[in-house]
Amino acid sequence: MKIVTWNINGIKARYQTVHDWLRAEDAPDVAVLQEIKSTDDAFPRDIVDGTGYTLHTHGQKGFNGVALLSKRPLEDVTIGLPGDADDEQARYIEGTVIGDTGSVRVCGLYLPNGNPAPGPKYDYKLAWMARLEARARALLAEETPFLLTGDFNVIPDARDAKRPEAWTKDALGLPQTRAAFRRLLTLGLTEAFRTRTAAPGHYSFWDYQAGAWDRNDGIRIDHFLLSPAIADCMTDCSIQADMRGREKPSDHVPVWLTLDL
DNA sequence: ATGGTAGCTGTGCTA
Repeated sequence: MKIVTWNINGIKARYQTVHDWLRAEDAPDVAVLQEIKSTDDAFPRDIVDGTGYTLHTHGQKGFNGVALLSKRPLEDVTIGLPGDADDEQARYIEGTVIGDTGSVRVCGLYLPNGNPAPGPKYDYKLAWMARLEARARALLAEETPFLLTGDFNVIPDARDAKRPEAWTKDALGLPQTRAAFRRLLTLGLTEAFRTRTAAPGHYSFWDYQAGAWDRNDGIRIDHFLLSPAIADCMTDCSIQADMRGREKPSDHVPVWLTLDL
């Protein structure tokens, strides 16, 4: 089973790119998208016509928004991260995907950017991460096989940035941000890409500005965190970096996870 | 210190 996460930076701007990508020979079984920047009503649902994907969106006007697409049976889709009834930002969706030998709860997330830090936006980011940790604890407690994936807006360590020193005071790289991310790992979750690739220099985001792609001035902020049972059936995790060099790209590229499931 | 780019239904905000 192939699962992919991708921050598309706007479904309207990326319609044709995503349309064609879903019809590629190696299209994923499950696609977890962030920053659809669309309401549910305005989302062009014909993007999956004839593909076999079922599509669920959790959108809002102008910003944020996540989507979950699956060619496998998809059950019990829920939206919103528990823990704050007043949170109106569309950043979280869950669904259970049925595989050949078992199922996996796929938790798709668009974690707040948090800049400028310090400030209310950074407070919101840290509070959101605490809610995510609580959700992970609950899933572990009920022994549900699951994975957290999406745009975490977290640079885990120095290997994950071309210029690590440029991010030490940024909300994506502050010590408090990294500590909150590490708390997820110490629960017993596996960071899929880092487990398979120890070397630095692998990125999932390059800013549109200042020729970041041409200089490979990137950061790795799109991740898969796997519960123990799912980590046991991982066979691959890779970054589709070439997508950043194509016509009219998103500033993020897809990250792939392959499971024997 | 600044500004560089993209995507939103915008005249600034978010990233």
